[in-house]
Amino acid sequence: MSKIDLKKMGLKVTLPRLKILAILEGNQGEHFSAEDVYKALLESGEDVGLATVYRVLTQFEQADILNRHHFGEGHSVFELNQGEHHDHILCVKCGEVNEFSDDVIEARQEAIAKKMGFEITHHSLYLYGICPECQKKK
Amino acid sequence: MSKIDLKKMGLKVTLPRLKILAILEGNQGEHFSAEDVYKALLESGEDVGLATVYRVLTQFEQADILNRHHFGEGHSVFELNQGEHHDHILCVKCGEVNEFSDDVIEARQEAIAKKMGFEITHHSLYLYGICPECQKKK
DNA sequence: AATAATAATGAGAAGTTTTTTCATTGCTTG
DNA sequence: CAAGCAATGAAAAAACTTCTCATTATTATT
Repeated sequence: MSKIDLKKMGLKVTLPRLKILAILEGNQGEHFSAEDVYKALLESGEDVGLATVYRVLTQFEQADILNRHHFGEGHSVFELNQGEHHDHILCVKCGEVNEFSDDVIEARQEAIAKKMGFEITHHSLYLYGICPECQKKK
Repeated sequence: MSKIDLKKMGLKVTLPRLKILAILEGNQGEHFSAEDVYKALLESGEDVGLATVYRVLTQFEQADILNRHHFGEGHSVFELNQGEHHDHILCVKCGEVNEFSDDVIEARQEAIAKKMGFEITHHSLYLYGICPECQKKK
């Protein structure tokens, strides 16, 4: 199934790509930096170069297999594209990432774009705050 | 007036800081990268180091004089904090940046955070799309 | 105004993240 | 299974930002 995706996108089915896909599919819902993926590969004994990881992640993003996020830590993170869109809420203390989606906000964004004459291609919404756990610890 | 701000924040009133403030105040509504500010300084004949620009921009951000944004171009951009909050809508073709604000979205964000038990500290919302001008050119 | 204390600066080195280059290797299609 | 071409790894380089440290400027106090 993964194989089919890659071929359709004009990407050859190579070991590095399959290994990277496996890591992401085995940790759905988590967010990986390129470095994270690289380390995970090393830990499972795979010999893949960091440059390849960057290349493949970018290709997967373009192929709509992954979504790229900028959480503001100075590097990109990626997650499997699971079909339905969602936004993120992050804890500034512990770094925990939660997902949410809200139809009212989505609709409102469309309305705003329309009013301003824009054709929306995508958007990014991040809420930053202190999670319940970290509030207790205070 | 600018002088007062700086002193209040425990920042000495230095030439580099005043020059940087002047550039930002002279171009309200525009978004500057550190490099942009640096170039603007050079063009007006000021001899300020790039390291100082980065330092000062960060200090101004902490002093709430500036807001920092990550538009996804790989570097931070800054704008004067003009009091009332707004979000941004960007053209992916020409890079134009427009502002908007929407009370419904703001309220919804608060509601979502509350429901998830988060105390919100800040948020970032960027809409990306094709602006009216670029749609015509297509 | 001069001074002492301290913060700020500029230049360059260094740190991070990401991209590029290029010789080699590996897929894939016929 | 061979030819053609894409993909890879390693290292260099690029892009952005921070740090170090000797020097200079600002400030509060004489």
